[in-house]
Amino acid sequence: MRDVLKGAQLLGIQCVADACRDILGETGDAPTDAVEEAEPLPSRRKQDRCSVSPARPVCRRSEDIHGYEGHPPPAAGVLMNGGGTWLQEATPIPRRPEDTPSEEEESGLQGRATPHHSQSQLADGGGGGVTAVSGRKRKSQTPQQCPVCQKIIHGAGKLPRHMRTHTGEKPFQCTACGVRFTRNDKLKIHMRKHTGERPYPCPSCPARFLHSYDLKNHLSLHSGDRPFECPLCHKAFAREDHLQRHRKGHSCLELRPRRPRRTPGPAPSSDSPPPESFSLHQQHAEHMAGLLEGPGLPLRIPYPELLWRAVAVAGPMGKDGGSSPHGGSTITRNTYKEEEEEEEEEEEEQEEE
DNA sequence: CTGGGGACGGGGCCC
DNA sequence: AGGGCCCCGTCCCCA
Ligand SMILES: [Zn+2]
Ligand SMILES: [Zn+2]
Ligand SMILES: [Zn+2]
Ligand SMILES: [Zn+2]
Repeated sequence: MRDVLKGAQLLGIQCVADACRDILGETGDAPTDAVEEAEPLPSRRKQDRCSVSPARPVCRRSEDIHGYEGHPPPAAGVLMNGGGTWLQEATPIPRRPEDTPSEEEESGLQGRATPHHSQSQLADGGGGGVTAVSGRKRKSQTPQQCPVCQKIIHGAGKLPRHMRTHTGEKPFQCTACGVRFTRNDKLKIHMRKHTGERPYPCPSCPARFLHSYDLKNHLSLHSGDRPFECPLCHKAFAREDHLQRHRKGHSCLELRPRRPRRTPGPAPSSDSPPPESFSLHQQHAEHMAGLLEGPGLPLRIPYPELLWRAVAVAGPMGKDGGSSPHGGSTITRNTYKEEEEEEEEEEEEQEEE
């Protein structure tokens, strides 16, 4: 165990070292002479992620961890296993042939869209949907289990990349500004800010973008699309994570305890609480009343060009260089879905976690 | 609040 | 097999 501790310190894997000290009954912060490179990254992310610090590596959701039910990770067992070469010890997860892969069924295969001619692929649902005729989606072969956090990592060469999330190592440095990255593809994206390269042109206007996601975002400007709709209150969002925030938080009208809301004057003659379905329909009607007044709301942005964020003009390292993985629209329009024909059944009981 | 920008990390495909 | 390259979901933070 001391050897493991020493190794963990050398590698700068704090959580393993902590676990070892835990087992050894030491509290000590023995001077870790190793890697000051892995200094506390000023990550703004919450620390409950699978990250360096905690003695017991914790992932944000239990399903992230394979067979990890709140016990401390079997650090000793795993690490001792290979007698020092545990990094290679990442055993391929034996796939039982009979099981339909239950745990982490990936939801969509992703088409490959090369920059410079990515219009068609990005035009709609992105990676989703298109089940190529070429056969079933190949399960990613050789899933491996991280010896530190027990997480299953799919993909042949992906474990080293994942391990860097524990060590904090950032091997890739920008030659122009010195910023370091944990992944080379992130460095490559970053370099576009220096070179001014904008590999993603809009097919219907001259705008060009740094990221495919910026283009996607821009395309939704053209279409005015808000694909993500709350099933309860029918508010529509341009970004999926905003919908999730809406659903988790208390901002969904339907989840609110039915605020008094200037109750309609003539109080019901007696104590007759409105039926359960009342609030939804009532509030929905309020939405519509409030938002539908006015002519036919054409939903098409007349001049999306005015909303470009892309600025073909902007030179290298222009202002924010912003780009983000969000489909989305910046236009303000009716955020409530038009009443489509179907009008989803309101009995769609959504189980909150 | 809400929308938007950015960071992070996983997965798929290909070489 | 390893890794480049890309797409994507999800989170945090800020205006
Ligand atoms: Zn891990
Ligand atoms: Zn740079
Ligand atoms: Zn355009
Ligand atoms: Zn809602």
